[in-house]
Amino acid sequence: MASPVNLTPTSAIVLGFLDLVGEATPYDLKQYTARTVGHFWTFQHAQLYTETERLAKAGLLREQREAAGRRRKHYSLTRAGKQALDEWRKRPTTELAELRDLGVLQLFFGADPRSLGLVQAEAHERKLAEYLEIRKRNRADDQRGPLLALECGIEVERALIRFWKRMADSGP
Amino acid sequence: MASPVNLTPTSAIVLGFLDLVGEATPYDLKQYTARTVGHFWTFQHAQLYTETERLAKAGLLREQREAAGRRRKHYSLTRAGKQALDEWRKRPTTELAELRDLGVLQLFFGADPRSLGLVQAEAHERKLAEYLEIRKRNRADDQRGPLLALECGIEVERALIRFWKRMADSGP
DNA sequence: CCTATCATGTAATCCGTTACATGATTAT
DNA sequence: ATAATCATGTAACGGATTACATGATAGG
Repeated sequence: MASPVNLTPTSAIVLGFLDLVGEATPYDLKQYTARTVGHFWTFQHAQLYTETERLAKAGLLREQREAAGRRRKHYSLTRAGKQALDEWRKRPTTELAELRDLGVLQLFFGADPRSLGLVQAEAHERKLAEYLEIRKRNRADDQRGPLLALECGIEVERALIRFWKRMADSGP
Repeated sequence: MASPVNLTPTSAIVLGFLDLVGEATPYDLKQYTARTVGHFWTFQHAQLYTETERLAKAGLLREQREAAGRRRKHYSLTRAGKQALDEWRKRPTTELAELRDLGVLQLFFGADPRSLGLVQAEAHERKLAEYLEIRKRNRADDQRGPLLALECGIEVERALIRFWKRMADSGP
């Protein structure tokens, strides 16, 4: 009944949110992620449909489809799902993030640092502003994890702004 | 004859290197990338085989297979390939890098900041050391782009080290 | 009421990874 | 010579993106 599955980061995101909110439709998940992890880990909404289905098939999610009306699919963690999540959470990754920055790639292959620096610095400033805004709205009863992730984002954005500004100001 | 393709970042990497070195086998490309862009943008060697084939089919690369012996495939840019690369290079991305950091994701979903911080800080320190080493070996006639990309990597690693150290030292 | 936008889902395609496989070289 | 490792390549699979499509809701 439960076919084996390997947990991709996307899987963890789905499991993680279902753990937080108890039950959700793929569309709900899309909303949650867009406002949170979506800042540093995006995907198309379609993926949330396929991913939930995949995890359900693997026995990690329970699926209940509305009998009438929109016939939405509601998902929640099974015991196996909760366990898989806990294990994933417990094993700290040594894996490093890859920068995978298109801008840096362009720079690497000879794009003009100044024009690139200009647009990148500006884009990152906007992102930083967004983060700071989110942090300001934060309330005492918020989860700790998301806040910490936000701090990371802020730190990295600041580094990138410094870098791209240097590029923008560099001599010809 | 030249079927259309869309240029993924991987494509740009292949085109970019072929532009630098003139001609290469997929295996050569693997070597080049591993020591350079590979630091912030990795892929399996198999992908360089499929990607070169794909680009050749699209008319962006010329493919010459050795007639005898190992029958290696040698690739070089066609005029169309060179042009595609130039255009890619000329249009500065406004697209932002996504962090896509597994560690941050774990943090987000409630992993223990201290244990995670420990291993992550250490891993990033190693990476930074590697970068600094590379920078030290740099010679006057090196390309500019790769150096600048390296600077970016250094800046970001430093930010991440600061962040993860804070996590490691945080109270329970 | 009609249109635009939001909500919800499926299907097809494509890129990237994993797995497999074999031909050369080097080291012992 | 033989084993081990490097070099080179293909095939299969799976996950992610793109495209498509339709049902609801809200704004005019």
